[in-house]
Amino acid sequence: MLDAGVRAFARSGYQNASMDDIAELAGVSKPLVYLYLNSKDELFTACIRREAAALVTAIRAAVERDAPADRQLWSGLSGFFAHTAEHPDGWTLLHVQARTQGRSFAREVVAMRAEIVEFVTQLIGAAARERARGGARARTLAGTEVSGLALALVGAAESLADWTADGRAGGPSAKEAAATLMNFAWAGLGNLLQGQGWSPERVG
Amino acid sequence: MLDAGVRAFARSGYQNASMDDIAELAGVSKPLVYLYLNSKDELFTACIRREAAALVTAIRAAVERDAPADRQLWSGLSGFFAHTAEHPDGWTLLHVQARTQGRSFAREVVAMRAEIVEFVTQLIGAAARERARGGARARTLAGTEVSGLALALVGAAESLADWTADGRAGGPSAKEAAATLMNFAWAGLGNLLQGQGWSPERVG
Amino acid sequence: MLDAGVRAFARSGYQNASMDDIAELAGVSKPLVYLYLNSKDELFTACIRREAAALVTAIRAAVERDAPADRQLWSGLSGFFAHTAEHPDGWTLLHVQARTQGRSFAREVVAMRAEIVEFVTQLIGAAARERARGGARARTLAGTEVSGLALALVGAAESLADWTADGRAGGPSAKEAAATLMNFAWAGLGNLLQGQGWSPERVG
Amino acid sequence: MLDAGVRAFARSGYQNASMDDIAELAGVSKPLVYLYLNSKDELFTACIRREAAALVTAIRAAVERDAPADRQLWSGLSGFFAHTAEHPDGWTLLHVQARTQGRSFAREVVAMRAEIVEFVTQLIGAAARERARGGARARTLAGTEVSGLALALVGAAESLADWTADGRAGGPSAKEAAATLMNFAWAGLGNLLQGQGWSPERVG
DNA sequence: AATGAATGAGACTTCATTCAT
DNA sequence: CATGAATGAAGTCTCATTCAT
Repeated sequence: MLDAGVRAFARSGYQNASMDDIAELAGVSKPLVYLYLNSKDELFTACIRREAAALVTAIRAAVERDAPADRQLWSGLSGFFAHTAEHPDGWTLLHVQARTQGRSFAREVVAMRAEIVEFVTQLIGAAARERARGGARARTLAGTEVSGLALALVGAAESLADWTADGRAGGPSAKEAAATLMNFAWAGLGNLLQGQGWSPERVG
Repeated sequence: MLDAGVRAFARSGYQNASMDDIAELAGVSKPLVYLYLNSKDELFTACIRREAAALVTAIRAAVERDAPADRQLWSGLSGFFAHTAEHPDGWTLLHVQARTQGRSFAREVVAMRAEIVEFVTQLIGAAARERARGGARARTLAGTEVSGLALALVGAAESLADWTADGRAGGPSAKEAAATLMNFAWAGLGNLLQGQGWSPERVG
Repeated sequence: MLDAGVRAFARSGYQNASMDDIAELAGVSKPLVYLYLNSKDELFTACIRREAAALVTAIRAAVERDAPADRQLWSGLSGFFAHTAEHPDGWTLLHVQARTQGRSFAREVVAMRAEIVEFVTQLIGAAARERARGGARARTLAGTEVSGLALALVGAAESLADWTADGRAGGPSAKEAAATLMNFAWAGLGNLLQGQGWSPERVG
Repeated sequence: MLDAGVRAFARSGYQNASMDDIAELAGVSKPLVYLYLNSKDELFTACIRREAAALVTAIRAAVERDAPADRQLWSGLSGFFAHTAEHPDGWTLLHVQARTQGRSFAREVVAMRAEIVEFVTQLIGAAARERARGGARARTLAGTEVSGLALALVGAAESLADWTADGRAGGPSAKEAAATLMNFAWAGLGNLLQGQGWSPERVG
């Protein structure tokens, strides 16, 4: 029954999806929806929570826990893209719909996103340590810098996820998207750790 | 009068912002709003168009046209972050609110975004040519690959923009954000063009 | 099971008392309620009837049948006040709730009330006869006059019953209330029968 | 527009009168009702307040201020019966419908009733003083006793008002009803003040 | 030109009521 | 027999939208 909610909310938005529509889509009557989930608010919240949990679970399951940091990141990204591609409505619900409807809903998603950002942040830290252990000199990154990088990475992933989940055929596979993103991000991180970051003065 | 619309829509969302609110916020009467902008739909569209145009204009003005590709990208990003930080409501309208309402609204934003992605894509192409001209061997990137990179970059920028525009004091300045993103992205692009991209097999 | 109905209806009113509440209060399941009493209407009616019958029975039992008219009236009133004080929910049901819900319910109560008014009317008649038999000259009262007196007496009793049944400690006992009412009413009746009634012209 | 509310509420009760009905009865559309009176609750409250104020005003205007106490009471009662007879719906609203809905409604009516009871109480006190001034020995009545008498008198009046306001032709005129009630009540009060009240022991 | 006043359509929510077990 | 599960119908309230002034 939440399936119907997710689908309806993802496609029409919170307001435009009427409880009638959802009930009909679920093949039950409206009062039944109210019996199980007490209001539109709670229904929406339940949908968000379920999809957020499913996404986080999928990512967790995909991460190769004891691998090097980059491999962990890559596997996590692959899991992320695979999940969003398989559940485009869930992804739309989280990424697009939940953010527009007042703080109380957005909070749920923000919490989930923070969890992911935190995970990425720790991977970046782990990468720095690995590099140091390998004998390379590694600059210590400031907290803001790391947060920024993690946020940028997550944002890039979300952007690509919109693409892969778009349903239109042209998009890349989950592994391709993950590889593109690693290409995009990992080298820059390495350079940064070596103190060779890009700067406006040293252009070219 | 559009100002009121932008503000109300950005803060409350399309549905929750009532025409009464907007008229009051604008200091005029409701029928006047209807006289100039014929419906809530058109008002919203007009708001989106204005903000989209303003953002694109700001970016265009910021780009240092005849500089090397990376410098162009950096200046454009700086302009982008500066604008979104100065117009957080406009940014919220475009990035958060406009995407949820049925396609007719989303189209406007999608078009603007496509324009920006296209610009970034061409910069990446220009970078490849510069590198080739400089004598370095440069692998030719596939179209999908370039699109993916551009999309990732734009997504990352959007994610950082949410951060800088958040209003909370802690965020970085526009130039810092732009630099972070260049650090993040440009080295990876360079490696990629040299054929040294990251791949799952060659980890570490 | 009617107990639950009486309680719920008296406290929440007909509409606000839901069948769920009543079933739960009675400790049975809702369909069982429908098995015995076919609808909310019939349940309400049954409650009213039971309480009305109980009240009338209590009054009947209290009346000292062969005593003089005033003593009969007094004992009846005492029984009335005692019963309403002991069954405040029943009294509320009859006096407050049943009258607000459409004619069909009110009729039940009206019928009961008419019965009581009729009883009082006859007592007044009996008092007149007693007085005549005692040798006093007794004016014959018109029908309307008697009806009015009986109605006034019953109304006064109801008003006092609300007071004694109020649950708040300060109220008088049943016997006190009955005595107050007799004081209030009986002397006036006596004067009236002697043709010495109050009239606007003969003030003071 | 309140007229429609009063009528609908008086005839159908608070719950059974739908806002649609009221709007139609008032000859306007439903949203207009909500524009002026914000909710069904407030509409009901407004109706009650208006009718209560009208009733109190009518009684105040009818009382002959400087007359002896009995004359004052009689004129007030006449005004009361005249008003309720002329505004039967208002009377029903106050007396029947307003008492059932959760305390917030009832409070309004209780307050009005308390005001009237207080007025009657003072008249009884005034009568005692007049009698004393006239040289007659007058027993002092206890507070509870006076309250009970006043309450009984008001209850009797209400009961008669239901009769005169009933619409059915047979009822008495306002002045007749007032006279009946004075007959009923005043002599009893006089006896009581002389210490000759009725008591169960001194029957006959 | 500008507005106060008004409405049609539709959304969420609640119950009395009934089957299938 | 007794019930858990389900629904049809109805009610309150809101808001984009339009006349008459």
